[in-house]
Amino acid sequence: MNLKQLAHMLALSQTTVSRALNGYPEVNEETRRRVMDAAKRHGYRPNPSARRLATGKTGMIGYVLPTGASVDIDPHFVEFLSGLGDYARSHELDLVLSPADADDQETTYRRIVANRQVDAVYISSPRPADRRVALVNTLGIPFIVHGRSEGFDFDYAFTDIDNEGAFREAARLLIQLGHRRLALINGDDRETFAIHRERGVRRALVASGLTLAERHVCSVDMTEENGYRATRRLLEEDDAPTAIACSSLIMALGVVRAVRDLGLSIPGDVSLIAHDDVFPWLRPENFSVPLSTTRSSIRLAGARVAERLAARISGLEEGARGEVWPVDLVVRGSVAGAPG
Amino acid sequence: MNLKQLAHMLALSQTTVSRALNGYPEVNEETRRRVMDAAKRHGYRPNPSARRLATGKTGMIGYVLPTGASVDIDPHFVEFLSGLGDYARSHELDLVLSPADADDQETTYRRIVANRQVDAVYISSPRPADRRVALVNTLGIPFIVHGRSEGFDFDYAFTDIDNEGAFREAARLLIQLGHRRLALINGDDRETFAIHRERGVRRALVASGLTLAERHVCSVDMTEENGYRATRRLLEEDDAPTAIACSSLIMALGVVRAVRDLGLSIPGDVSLIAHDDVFPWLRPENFSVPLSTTRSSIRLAGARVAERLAARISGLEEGARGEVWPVDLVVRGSVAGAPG
DNA sequence: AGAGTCTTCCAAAGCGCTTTGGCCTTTTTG
DNA sequence: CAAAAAGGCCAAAGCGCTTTGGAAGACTCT
Repeated sequence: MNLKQLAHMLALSQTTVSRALNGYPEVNEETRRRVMDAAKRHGYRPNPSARRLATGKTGMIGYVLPTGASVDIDPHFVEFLSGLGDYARSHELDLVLSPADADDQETTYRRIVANRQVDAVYISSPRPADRRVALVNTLGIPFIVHGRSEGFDFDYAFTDIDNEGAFREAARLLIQLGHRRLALINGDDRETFAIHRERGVRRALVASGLTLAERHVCSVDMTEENGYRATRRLLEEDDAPTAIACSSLIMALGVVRAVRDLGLSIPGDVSLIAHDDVFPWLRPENFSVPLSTTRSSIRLAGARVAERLAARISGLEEGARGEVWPVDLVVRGSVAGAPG
Repeated sequence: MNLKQLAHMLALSQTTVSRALNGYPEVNEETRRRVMDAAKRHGYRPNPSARRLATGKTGMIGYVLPTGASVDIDPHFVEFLSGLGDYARSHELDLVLSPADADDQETTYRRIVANRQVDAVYISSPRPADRRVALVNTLGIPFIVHGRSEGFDFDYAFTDIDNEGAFREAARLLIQLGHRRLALINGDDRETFAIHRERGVRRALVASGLTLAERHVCSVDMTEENGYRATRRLLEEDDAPTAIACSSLIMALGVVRAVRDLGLSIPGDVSLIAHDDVFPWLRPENFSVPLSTTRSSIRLAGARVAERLAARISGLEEGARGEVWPVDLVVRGSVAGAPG
């Protein structure tokens, strides 16, 4: 059932039927009702390919997925996706993932924009002066950055969490508990979120006349194994830190294992606070010693990004508004006063 | 730059240019070269929307993503996606995720097929007599099932691993080590993979004149917490099992924690084998006691599914061929002879 | 009553591609 | 050497929708 048939069946022109269906004003309400009714009854659904060709609108949002044999997709992605999908569903939006060589995403961005394959895109895990952000900005497609980039001569729309504030508060708590030597086990420090977290810890220390020793900050891919290795290295040196801030729950698993392997205990010998993106399958309260966390649901962020993308597509949202969400500090058993 | 312009510039008809570009035989090789050359030089890329409207081909594969506030996307998904994306990239295929109400995916399948939004779809985590499989089969769109469904009067194409064999071998090893009371901490037993795994354990036991007690098999969502709970329940009863097979590494984290909480040890008091889908961020050799596993890379499966979908789209693969991959049994420190 | 203004609808022109059916040439064949 | 076949190209008709530019009729003003 296509428009032509429907129009013929109603003894109307395609124009009128199209307009009636799309809510244009220049059609009699009575006629519109008839059309709507017939459309529903016959299960008419406009062919998206045709509509696309005519309007350029696709009803899809895009994400360029970096791939490659040695490229691992972050497990956070799936949670973000849950939120995004949940919102997108209610608005009949689909998400298209365009796989790209991790080292050459630009080609793919250009392709999806040139081909008008999607109405908007989002960018995640941005770095300072991220080229993707600059690119989509000049390409002129609506976009939202999940996280923040920095160092541009233009503004852009983003949704981020207050990573700096979160880690500042976490560090401050540890300092208040008497800790003087803090360590940070961070994610890839080329990414903005990691930079912000480090800054948060640094500022809290500086505010108390302390410093974050270079050798006490690790920047690694967020795997269990890396959490373990970093912790061993930290705790085996002289002047080992008495408290650790850690950028992910997965790494925290490794931290806990390392502490135990060294015959030490949490929080007796070392206090631990980790960032929790809220996974359904791994919860901080279920660690052998319940984990204190800075908590922010990445799923909610996904939903919010979808919401903003939808708003931009439909023209409801404009401008370069960035929003920064506060992060909860949840104190559980893994922190205590500094030993000794 | 569109076809018309390119044709005009070459003083050829659109027909000829189109045919030259698409490798049709009825065009002079010399002409074809000229066309190809000009196309490359001017960066001509056919508009996919237009091609789509004309041919019905989209260059996209689809996946219906169950969503909802209480629906969690499996973290395995992201690894599968890595493999799928990696293959798709090299073949200029995009993946479209269509979010659907988890309880009504049918509508979405019908929509994407009716609208010809994708050339093929894949289905994951199938259950016996899965309605999605029956549906896409009747809808007539090319598809591959990742995993297996059962109980249809038709055959279909799938790629699965030998879950039964894997768990049979795992159980057999444990039995050989003298274990008599095995337990299985399984995933959702409405899904085929879980059914197969349980069957594997059962068969191994039966082959040795033993049985799998009903109270020794748990079927739960694969979270750390559920692994913990199941293990506590199992080990706190009289006649507690001395060996556990576990369907996921994430649950195994909970198993390990529970064993430790009870003051027991692996493998001294209880042996453990888990299934490993091969995550980059959590590896069995890094458990406090290195974990024995049944191992099969879900990422490879993703790449294979993409490959088969591509083959089906281009007509290279036909028929209902199912393939079942063998699973490695990797023995590490978490298994030992039965205590006592 | 005639001019101007709405209201409501329509025919037709795109959007950019593929594909059908045919028309010239040139080559092969009996 | 005429007839048939093959090679190489083109004009035009879709694919199914949106949107432009009217046009016919009903209404309002002065």
